[in-house]
Amino acid sequence: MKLKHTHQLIIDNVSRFIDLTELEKQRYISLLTEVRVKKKDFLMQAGEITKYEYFITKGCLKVYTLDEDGVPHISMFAVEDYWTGDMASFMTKEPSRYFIKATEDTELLGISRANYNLLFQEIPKFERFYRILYQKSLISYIRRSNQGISLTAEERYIEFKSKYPNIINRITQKDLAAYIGITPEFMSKIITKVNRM
Amino acid sequence: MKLKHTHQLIIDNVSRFIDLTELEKQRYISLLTEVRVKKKDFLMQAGEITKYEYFITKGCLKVYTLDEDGVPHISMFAVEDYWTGDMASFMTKEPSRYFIKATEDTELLGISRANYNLLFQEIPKFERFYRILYQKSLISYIRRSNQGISLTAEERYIEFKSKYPNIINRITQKDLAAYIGITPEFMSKIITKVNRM
DNA sequence: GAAAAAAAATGAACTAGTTTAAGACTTTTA
DNA sequence: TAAAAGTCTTAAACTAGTTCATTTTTTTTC
Repeated sequence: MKLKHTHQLIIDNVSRFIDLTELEKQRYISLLTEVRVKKKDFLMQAGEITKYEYFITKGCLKVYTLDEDGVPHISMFAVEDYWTGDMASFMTKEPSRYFIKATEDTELLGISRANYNLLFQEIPKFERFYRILYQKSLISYIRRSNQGISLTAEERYIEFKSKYPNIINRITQKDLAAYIGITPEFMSKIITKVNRM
Repeated sequence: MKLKHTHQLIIDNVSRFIDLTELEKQRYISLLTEVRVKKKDFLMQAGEITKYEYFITKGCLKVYTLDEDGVPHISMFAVEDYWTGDMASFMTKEPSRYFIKATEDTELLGISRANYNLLFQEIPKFERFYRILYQKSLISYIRRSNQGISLTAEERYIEFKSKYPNIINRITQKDLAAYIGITPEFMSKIITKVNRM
């Protein structure tokens, strides 16, 4: 049976790690909720208790916190085929410290906490899917937190540019600075310098 | 049936997330290998392909990389009741970029790649265990990589001190500097300053 | 328990990245 | 399509953290 485009995308993503029967696919899809967020609108804000984890089918979002001085620190940009949300709040039911804001009109599929738990009961294979998904995310976070400490800002910029060429031209320089962990002014200097080389 | 002390520790750890029958416990234990590492010896070195993931029953290790200039960057200190290894190399079979060195005489339980995979086949509940374990690790890594960027070295030191009071007096100031991401000289200055306050 | 090796402290000169401020360029909105 | 708002650039003065060199203290080793 032919699936809707957005559903096909999420099934393809899941199928990278586990095999689902047609029935399981249908059941899985029935547990998802479609969400749309317009550019500049929030998918969620700090203080809220996260009710959903999301898969992005179209668009781009930035996930960030504000420090005591109100300075934003972006922890990730999420585009098509990425998973996003605040797992800490989703798991613990504590208020989130994150904002998630669309930088383009964005479409997502969300799974609620109740359905996430139901999923594991009904289709235990999903424990495996999430085990592998989290394992892979962990590997890339460990790598990133290591680089955050051992590389200079210029090196982190060059790294980001070569690793995410598809993301870099969809975001502002200011947001990139908030991700790299420097001021927009210094980001501007670095880009001028690197382009001159 | 009464278990050996070290086996009891790992079973207690696993039992925080899943319930095992006596038979499953016995089977799990049979898949583990006991390992001892003397202070200053390596559990593994960069260039090797990781064959095991480890659970620590006694002692302390540091997990680190060397950058191009040969400067060490410690990504974690692992003590009793922690899991350690290089998951990236364990998963991908690519050579590791990490060294793991004992800072005290250390005892561990290792699981080989073959047994790790066997475990999921024989006792699928372990998918759930690792799903939750990785999910929790991910939450704390995300938090750490965020702090690495938004806090000053002094704030990171104060944070570490209050979060890991049990670890801080088991490691050298030099190793702490390599973890915080600063030079030993600057670490020394910070400690003098913070103690004066 | 003395000698050697490693870790910690201190200080002066340096560099990567910040702050503040002002002007030029781009995008959004009415 | 003009005005407003936001983004980017440039530059000068500043600060957090580094580098290098030396001395003191602690730990390891035989």
